[in-house]
Amino acid sequence: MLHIYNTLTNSKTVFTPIEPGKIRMYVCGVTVYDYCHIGHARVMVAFDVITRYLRARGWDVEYVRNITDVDDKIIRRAAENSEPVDALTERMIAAMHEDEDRLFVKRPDQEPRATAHIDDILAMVQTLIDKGYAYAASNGDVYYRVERFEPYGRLTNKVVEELRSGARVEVDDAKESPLDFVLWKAAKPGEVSWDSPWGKGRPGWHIECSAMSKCCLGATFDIHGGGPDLPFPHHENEIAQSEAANGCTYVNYWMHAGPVRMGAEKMSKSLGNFFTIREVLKHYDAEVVRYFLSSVHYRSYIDYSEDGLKEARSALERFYQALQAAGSLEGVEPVANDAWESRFNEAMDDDFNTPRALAVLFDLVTEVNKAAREQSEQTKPLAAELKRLAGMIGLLQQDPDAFLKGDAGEDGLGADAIEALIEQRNQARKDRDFAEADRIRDELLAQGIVLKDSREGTSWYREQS
RNA sequence: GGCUGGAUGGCAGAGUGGUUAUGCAGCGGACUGCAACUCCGUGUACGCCGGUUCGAUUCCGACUCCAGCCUCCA
Repeated sequence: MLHIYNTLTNSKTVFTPIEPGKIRMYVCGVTVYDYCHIGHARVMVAFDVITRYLRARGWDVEYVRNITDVDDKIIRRAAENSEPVDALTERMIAAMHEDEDRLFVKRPDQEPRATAHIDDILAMVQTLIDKGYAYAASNGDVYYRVERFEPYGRLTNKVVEELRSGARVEVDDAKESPLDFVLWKAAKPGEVSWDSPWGKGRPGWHIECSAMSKCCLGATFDIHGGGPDLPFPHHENEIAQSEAANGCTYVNYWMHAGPVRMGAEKMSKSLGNFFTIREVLKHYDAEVVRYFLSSVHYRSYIDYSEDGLKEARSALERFYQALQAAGSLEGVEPVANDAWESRFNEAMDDDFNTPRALAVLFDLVTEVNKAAREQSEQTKPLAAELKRLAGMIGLLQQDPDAFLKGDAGEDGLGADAIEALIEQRNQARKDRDFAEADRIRDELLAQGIVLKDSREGTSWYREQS
């Protein structure tokens, strides 16, 4: 039975869908003013793992992840670059898709953009005004009246009185209360804007998610996910908007990924201590990054480190070496109803415990290797099962040779040159000139190429540089 | 200060009221011309102090330390 940790209750509970067999899930996506960093990658990978697994278990998942394509940072960045806002956002969206594709992250079913849902947003703001939960201020902004929404703070256990006393002094005194947040922001001259009953402006950040999730999934849906910095205020505000406007429960299960840390601090844009996905992918195979992010439970923090990535590489080498040794799995029927499958599912059903699931795969790979050593005919079925289970969380789907041999890089040795040297070495071995054979092997090793002699011949793989 | 979560062997990281994952690294052995891969074997781990218990790393309480959020941030 599937259990999910719900931020709303701070506890792991049995998952019960609204509609049997169906899961409607909305995840907060990226504000597209810059390249995605490893923190973004974590959320993308985590929810990709989750949707892949749920679908593999037979759930019909409708996965929506939004794109915030208008906000202060975007407007500022576009101005700095002297380019139109939409040119910047289109560029960054394309880059994001490229990053995702490389990380084996499948696209969500829907990727709604804020600028394409202005009408939905305006309608919801109007409803909130009509119901007394929002007001148009003298400066042209529209604000949400936080203290009007009685359950405010329920998601993150905030007490409104304490928030008020701790609130920073607002420069902007157009608000009735410093806690109020903006639903519709009046445009300054020259800024991108849309017409509204309250004048030209653009949506506030929180309202887009309320409007778009309702549009894509309905007023109440099963799972809402996001990064570690979103529960407050973003998700708290979404609840306030949606429940006030729709008069019903917004979301049943709230899921939040943990932070990626650099040293002892969170990796974040504002601290400037981040690596973009594309920077990291220059040095590490994309699946290595994906594995690294999956090797820790999605709710825990994960420390970004070179050592961590290297270890991920070593772990994947073990898997792929076993698959490589097993040979082609085309048309091979995986072993069925095995203990590994049930242990794997049990781990994943327990709030998507990927480290535990990976441990099962390691037990299985040992079995594959044992079978291969004994030349058992179970080798291929076991290897096929390994690949099948790993595939449920989006791992081990590459060709083993492609993964192990990797790219030559800028000045690395090409495959042809390597094969030629191996040929020379094998001739030397045949002549029992082991000094020459070892010299060639050392020469290749200096280039990061490791050789493996076996009954079938010599294979090779490229070490992570 | 408030709200969440955490502290596990050299490192990473699960989990459990008693038999103590998994990976990486290390060590011993097998295999190999030698290696690599692989297999077998190997480790005085559970922050600190109390309590409950026949028994606690696991449950309860205090303490110390760490992180996230409380402001835009995944």
